[in-house]
Amino acid sequence: MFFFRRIAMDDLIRERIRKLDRLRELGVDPYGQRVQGIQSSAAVHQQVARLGIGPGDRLESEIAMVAGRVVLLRDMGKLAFVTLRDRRGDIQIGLAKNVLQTTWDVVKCLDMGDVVCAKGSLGRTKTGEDTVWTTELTFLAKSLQPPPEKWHGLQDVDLRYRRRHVDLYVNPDVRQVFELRSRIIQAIRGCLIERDYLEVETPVLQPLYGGAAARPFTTHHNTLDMDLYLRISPELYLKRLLVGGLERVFEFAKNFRNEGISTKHNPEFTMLELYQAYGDYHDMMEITEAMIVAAIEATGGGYERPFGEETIHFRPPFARRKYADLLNEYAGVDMTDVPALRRKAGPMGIDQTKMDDAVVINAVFEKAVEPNLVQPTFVLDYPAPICPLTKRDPHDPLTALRFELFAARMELGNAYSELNDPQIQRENFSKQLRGEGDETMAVMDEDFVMALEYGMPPAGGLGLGIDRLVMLLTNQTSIRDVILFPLQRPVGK
RNA sequence: GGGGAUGUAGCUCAGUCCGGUAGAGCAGCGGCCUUUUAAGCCGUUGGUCCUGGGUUCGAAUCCCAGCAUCCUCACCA
Repeated sequence: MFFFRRIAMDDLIRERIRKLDRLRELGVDPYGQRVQGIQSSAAVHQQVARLGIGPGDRLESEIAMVAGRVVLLRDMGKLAFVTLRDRRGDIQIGLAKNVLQTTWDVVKCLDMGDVVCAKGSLGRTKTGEDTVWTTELTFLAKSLQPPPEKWHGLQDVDLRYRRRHVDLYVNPDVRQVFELRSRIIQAIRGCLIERDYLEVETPVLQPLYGGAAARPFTTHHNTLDMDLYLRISPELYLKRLLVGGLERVFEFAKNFRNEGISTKHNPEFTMLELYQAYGDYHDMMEITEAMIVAAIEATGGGYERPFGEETIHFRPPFARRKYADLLNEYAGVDMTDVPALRRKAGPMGIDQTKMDDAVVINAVFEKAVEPNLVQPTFVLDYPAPICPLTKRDPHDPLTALRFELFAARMELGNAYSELNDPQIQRENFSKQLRGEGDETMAVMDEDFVMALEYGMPPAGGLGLGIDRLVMLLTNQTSIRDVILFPLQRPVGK
């Protein structure tokens, strides 16, 4: 029954265990059972206001029950004020020795961080603080770990991520971000359901990876004795569903890319992908704006959002700019003038000698244009060779019917008029562009091409980076602050 | 992978430039306290100064290497 994980147990923990033992001596279960009839802190505040309870008043007839974590504790010997935190906010409970009598010994076992339930009459103190004057105190969970400093909270970024469970209850702003994240996702889902889209799930474990240019994670299935990849994109499976006639599908897809980590990149991230049969990338622009409007409305605060040093204006329609025009504007080069582009590339630190033309063009674009795209902008019509999954412009085979959405210098979304010609698709898969890194090459997926051979309707398809959208709408400049548990190295011994 | 910054008590941080007994606040413990708001007052416990080497009579402090985190660049259609 007793086992000690720590040889040298911390004094603070030992003290808490002493109180835990004391509670048991007093016949109190430190880890209580289900409780019914709990009111939220916010509901109690509303009730006090509605009843017009004034400073110094107490209504014995109004019984309230609240539960939460002890985040502040002010003990004055025979009277104590304790601040409980629940998911709606904070509420103060008052504990008086002459009321609780023998239970007072239990109060003396209270520590910061404990989870308790308090039942009692509603009141407001002289200083105007809404208070539950407690007649019954129930322990729900004794906290054995000492909480962070009560005023500064948990600041150490590393510790915040490693102990997100602590971060969340100590720093209310953090919880707020993740509540907003949930609302954003719900709003987008609602927007798509309303448009008769079907939410689906496709494999994370894939025998071949595709749908993006990225290095995959590899894994292995024992029983089948086969190597598998964690998906870098759900694209090729969602398109199979278009072949199958589902016509409008979407997936909030966790993708995995075995690449660099930065404030804008986490190895696993969430991307919304959606496909609409009989549509094209113009439909995707319209639906992108609609989803972002829904997300804006769901989070409140209007169309102008602070983000770091910038203010982003999200009122649609967003700017629509041709890729070639932007390249001309910011790099001063015509997209068709490859020698000029190559001359530009060198001074920009791009090693263009090993790159195919289209790769050079895009490298220059990324370097010269993207840092200027602060306000939401659809960049239209990409060089065809870097778009193996995109339909070509029927009037200009060098142009792909694709847009990327940028905001705050980040790529937020990516959409195509989807390529549905299996012969062109097979050809694109077999083209090896130089300069893109061997492991990120599009991999020939015969099974997918064969699916196209059954006939896929023309369609618009869109990928929208959910983490980055949440960053923009919650003013978090690091992706780790919108992902509950960002990947970190384990702490070394 | 390159560059910069940070790492000291459970937490938030001083101390490092200029080497000489390890500091504060909060938390904890003991005492006083029935209307507090980061409660207050008195007393007090608590340290692998990230790790390992080196220089030195002496290193949290200087040097070297490593580890972790953050920022930035590169990479990432």
